[in-house]
Amino acid sequence: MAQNRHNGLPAYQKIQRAIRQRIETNKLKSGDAVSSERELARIHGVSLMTARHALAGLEREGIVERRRGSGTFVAPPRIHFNRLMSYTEQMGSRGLTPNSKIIVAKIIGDEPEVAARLGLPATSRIVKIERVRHTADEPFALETCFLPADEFANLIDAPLARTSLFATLEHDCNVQLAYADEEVDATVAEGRVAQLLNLRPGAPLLRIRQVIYSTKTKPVIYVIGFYRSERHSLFIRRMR
Amino acid sequence: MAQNRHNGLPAYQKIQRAIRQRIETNKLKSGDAVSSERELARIHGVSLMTARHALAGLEREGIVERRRGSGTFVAPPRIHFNRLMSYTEQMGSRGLTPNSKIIVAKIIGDEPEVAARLGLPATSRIVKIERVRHTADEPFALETCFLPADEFANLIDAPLARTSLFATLEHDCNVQLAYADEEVDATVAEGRVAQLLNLRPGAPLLRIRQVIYSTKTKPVIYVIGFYRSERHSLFIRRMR
DNA sequence: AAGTGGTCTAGACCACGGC
DNA sequence: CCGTGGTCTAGACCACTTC
Repeated sequence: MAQNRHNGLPAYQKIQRAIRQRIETNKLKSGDAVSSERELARIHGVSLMTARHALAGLEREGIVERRRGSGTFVAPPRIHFNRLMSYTEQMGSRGLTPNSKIIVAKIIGDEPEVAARLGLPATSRIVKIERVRHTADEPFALETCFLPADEFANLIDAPLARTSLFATLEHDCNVQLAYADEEVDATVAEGRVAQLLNLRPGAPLLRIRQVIYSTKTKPVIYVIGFYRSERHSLFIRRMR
Repeated sequence: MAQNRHNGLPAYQKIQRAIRQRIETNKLKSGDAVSSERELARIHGVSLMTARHALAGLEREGIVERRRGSGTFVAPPRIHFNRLMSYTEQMGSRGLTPNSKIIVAKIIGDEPEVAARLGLPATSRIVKIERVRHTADEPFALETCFLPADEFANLIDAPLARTSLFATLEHDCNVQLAYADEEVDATVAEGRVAQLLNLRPGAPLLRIRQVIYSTKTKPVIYVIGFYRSERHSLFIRRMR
């Protein structure tokens, strides 16, 4: 019997979706027992191996925990470490309202080093968006994003003071962001950067340069950020 | 038929071990095709599902890649991002010889903030080891480690100028390190730190404070490190 | 067309946990 | 003891890739 003659989704995925849904709608809470393999097999009219496959997949995702001899249980909510998040998302997850001021939004064509980071020819046209990030009227970061103008020229008119660049890319430009490689070092505030961040020259700044890749392993954004050290620190979890 | 009556290891793990071995001994290189499910089933005298299970496990570990309709192939060598590594290990992985000078190695008892980070009572006795890290005679980092003296008092006599603290802990003290939470920010060199790192006051420094946990989710080491910014930057990969 | 991985069945025995 | 997950069988059909 074909698994997807009925509606186009494998049986094990239908089972997973059903369980995920029960968790998302709080019918199942962290620590609760999920139906056993045998129950699921009976309920969904599949064989034991198929029910197993469904649970194994959910376990790999960290959604459930399986304990031999005991059962399958909803895993405690995951703590997200080292997740690629936009400023908007980070602030949102702390219950703060993000705030940005656009300093520059234009197309440039003479930044060979930036072009190289994006994997483009040296004189490529590039969208440059420079924003000062605020919380409660105090500036705390200066972020400059660069994107290939060929694909994203329309971004210079996007309402980025209010909406997230990530959200705009993922929803309006049909780009799925996958991961970012960051290079972090320390520097001191000088000149224009000091002025925009309202800092005295010589104040320590965290500098983060990141290349953000799409799911197609293609560089999409290059960001240089300067973060006021007394207002911002970076958290990382490293695994052995 | 019992899977482990023969020798105590499930069949799928034996298959995995066999494949891993062929990769480690370079009989199979990156990109090479691994025996197909059907071949493995025949060779090892198991059913198709069991061979499948073996390959699925190796795929989850990132050791092989499976391509429908095409076959199973040895995955490209993994790049380790965000791995908890000691200075010695980091230098070694770049083909450099590590070099340290011990500045302080003693037991202290009046560092309530450090004690708190280690999850200890405020006046606990704590091992303090301060080291300057060199490469080619140029100092580039000052690292201060703190460990509970109850368990690790013997470390003050360990030959840490030459051997790795991680290695000593894992081999001699029977402690398995699991992960670390790091807090990164920027600061400037001052006073004693500037002097030890041979920097002018006001030079930017990367400061990394990390709590390293054992596999028992117990804090084992608290480290404060100052890194010369022009000699060191931090790489992180963030996933979406 | 031949071969590969992906899904699935309808059973089986084992090892473990809790009662 | 009974229910749980862990391993396993000997097949099957499908979707896909390669030739």
